[in-house]
Amino acid sequence: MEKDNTYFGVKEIARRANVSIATVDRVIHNRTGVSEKTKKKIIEIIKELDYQPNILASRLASKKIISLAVLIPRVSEETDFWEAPLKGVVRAEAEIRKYGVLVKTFFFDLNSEKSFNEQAALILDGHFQGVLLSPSFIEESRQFVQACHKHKIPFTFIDSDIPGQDKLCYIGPHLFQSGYVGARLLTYRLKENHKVLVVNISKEIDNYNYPQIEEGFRAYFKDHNLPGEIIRIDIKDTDSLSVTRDLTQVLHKHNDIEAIFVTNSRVFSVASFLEKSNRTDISLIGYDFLKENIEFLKKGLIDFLICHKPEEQGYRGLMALYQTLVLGAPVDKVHFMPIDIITKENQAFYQN
Amino acid sequence: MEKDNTYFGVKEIARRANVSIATVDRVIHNRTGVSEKTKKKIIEIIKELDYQPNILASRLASKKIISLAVLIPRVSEETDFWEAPLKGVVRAEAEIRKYGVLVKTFFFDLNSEKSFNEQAALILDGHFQGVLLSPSFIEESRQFVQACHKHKIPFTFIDSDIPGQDKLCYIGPHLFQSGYVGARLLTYRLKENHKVLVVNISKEIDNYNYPQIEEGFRAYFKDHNLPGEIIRIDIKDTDSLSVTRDLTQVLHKHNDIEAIFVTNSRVFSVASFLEKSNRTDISLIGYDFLKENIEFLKKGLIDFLICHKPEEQGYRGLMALYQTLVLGAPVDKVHFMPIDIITKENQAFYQN
DNA sequence: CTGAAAGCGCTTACAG
DNA sequence: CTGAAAGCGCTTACAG
Repeated sequence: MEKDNTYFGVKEIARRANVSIATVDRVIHNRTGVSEKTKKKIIEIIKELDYQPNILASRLASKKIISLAVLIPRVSEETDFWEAPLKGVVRAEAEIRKYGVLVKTFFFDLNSEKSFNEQAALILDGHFQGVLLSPSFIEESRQFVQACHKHKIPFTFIDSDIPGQDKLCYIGPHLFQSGYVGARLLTYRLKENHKVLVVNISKEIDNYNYPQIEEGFRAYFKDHNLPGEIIRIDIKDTDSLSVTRDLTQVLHKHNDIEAIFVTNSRVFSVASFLEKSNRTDISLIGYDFLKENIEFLKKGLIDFLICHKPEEQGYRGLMALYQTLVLGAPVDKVHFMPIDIITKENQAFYQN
Repeated sequence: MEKDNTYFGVKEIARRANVSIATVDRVIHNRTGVSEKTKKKIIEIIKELDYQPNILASRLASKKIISLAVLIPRVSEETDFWEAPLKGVVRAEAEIRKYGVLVKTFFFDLNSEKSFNEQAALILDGHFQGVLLSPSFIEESRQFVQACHKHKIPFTFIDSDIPGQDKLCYIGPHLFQSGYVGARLLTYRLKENHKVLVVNISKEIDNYNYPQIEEGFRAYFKDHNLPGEIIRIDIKDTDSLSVTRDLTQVLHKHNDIEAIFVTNSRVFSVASFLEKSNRTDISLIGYDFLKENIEFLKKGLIDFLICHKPEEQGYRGLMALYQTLVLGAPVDKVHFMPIDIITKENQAFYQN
């Protein structure tokens, strides 16, 4: 069983056009230095033969490296959520490095739009061929990817999506459905009055994630005609004192709240508050497989964690760029991550 | 920006071992004809250098073709569902042929376990390096893939899954959820008594798909505490006369049935029956984007079609084998297809 | 048991 | 504007 020889490559094109393969190569890559006449002839033959370049050979022969940029939040003291995607990025890089792909990671501060813009500008200056980013700041991200689009640099989103941009793909959760699942889980322990609290702890005001999660969350209650009330608060300062203050206030006002749903990974600060104020009667659900969260999960202060495989998001995001840029293979526009449910009982076996 | 030279290949291994690269190659591929001594030395160096073969180069240099087998049902007069996966297979083949991948498709008869076994035996004899199959017959498929497993031939399932086999991946619908969606859609037109009929038209008795879909279907009614009753019938003969006979009977016995859910693509034969017997008051839901089904969808006899991108299943199934065999890239164990909802209004834009 | 050499389909200086 | 030649990291006869 041998490869058949019905395949036509540059050699055959060169033969038919009566030129050298170097000239064929020039035409294929739209480089200058070919007379109009020969160029036209070669293009014709390429069409006639329906020539498909062998990307494997091209990559092997090329000395050019393909450089990719990654733009994600820096791991902060507040949350080490972004450790996981970074790990995935590093793993992907190790795999594709030998095919001439170089990855440079840029970090921005989740509390600073400015830092995002600065890093984005660096990427634009760096002449990268592909970008992986977390579009944490909507307006800033939009501007950045529009610049990418203008320079024909493919980009992929992870963790959250901004609809309507011409992205290569989005790899992350179906946020609405995730909120929906959250609501489902919350109802397990709901008793008579069905009064629940939705908490968003975040400095970022314009974040797509939160509204979509809350929407899904509310939709579940609505879909299932659950009685009761959904209170919600925004906690703009993420430090433990602010959280304590705001939660104390709302729980005082609504002393019949049965459950709390935290829309992001900062659920541990709520758990800490409940622990200190001895409110273990309140059930608690939140996001992400963080060390702090797992601790409270084990203690029984957090009932469920929902997780969207952040490491895999980083890994797949980069591999998607590799696939399209190096292998020329098609890539799904959207790749929704599973909505994993983690409990005290199964957390030990979870794969991020 | 050039590729760095920190990468060690066969050349460096050969240099360090004081042998030729041919000998290194022999060791890498576990071929005979190398003295134990040099073999040991080379293996040591490979480990030390953490040598990772360049699969691109390997594929390019190799004259061996990788041959893949596809085992799917033949397109029959009864249903042309399998046209779509086949189309996907053909498309994938065209893409990967130039990398030395050859695809051979084997067809079996959906009414004959024997034909499945015969084709499976041919594949086993054919020394293929990978297999894509629709495990339509559970026991037969199980035996076949166990033989594949024994010969270390990776295999992937499409359309339906058999849990617990050591498959490379499953690409197809989440059947339970699909039935769940079906039930949801069915309730749109449910009136007072909520009596519904579930119809399974199939000669295959042992099919994983049907029970899982029905389970999801029932789960929706249960989850939502819907009143009413779910009648179900199995129609073992797929010809139009048998369908007419069995449906007439059940609709006579239960004259207050409001809706019918058909668990596979044979919904057109139910639609045809309803049309002939003037029962347009009954709402109807079924599966798959077939020509016949679309006709009845347009006419309003079918309310919804659910579809799981069959062409993409064929395409992705083959590409998964390519990825693992040629590129050595990791593959998802499970890739659930979207549960697409097709109506009269949007069917024109549907992408299989 | 081992090695020299040709070649896979491209790309890339370099020379003219 | 064009071509000859070397090379990417492997594999494969072939010769010894």
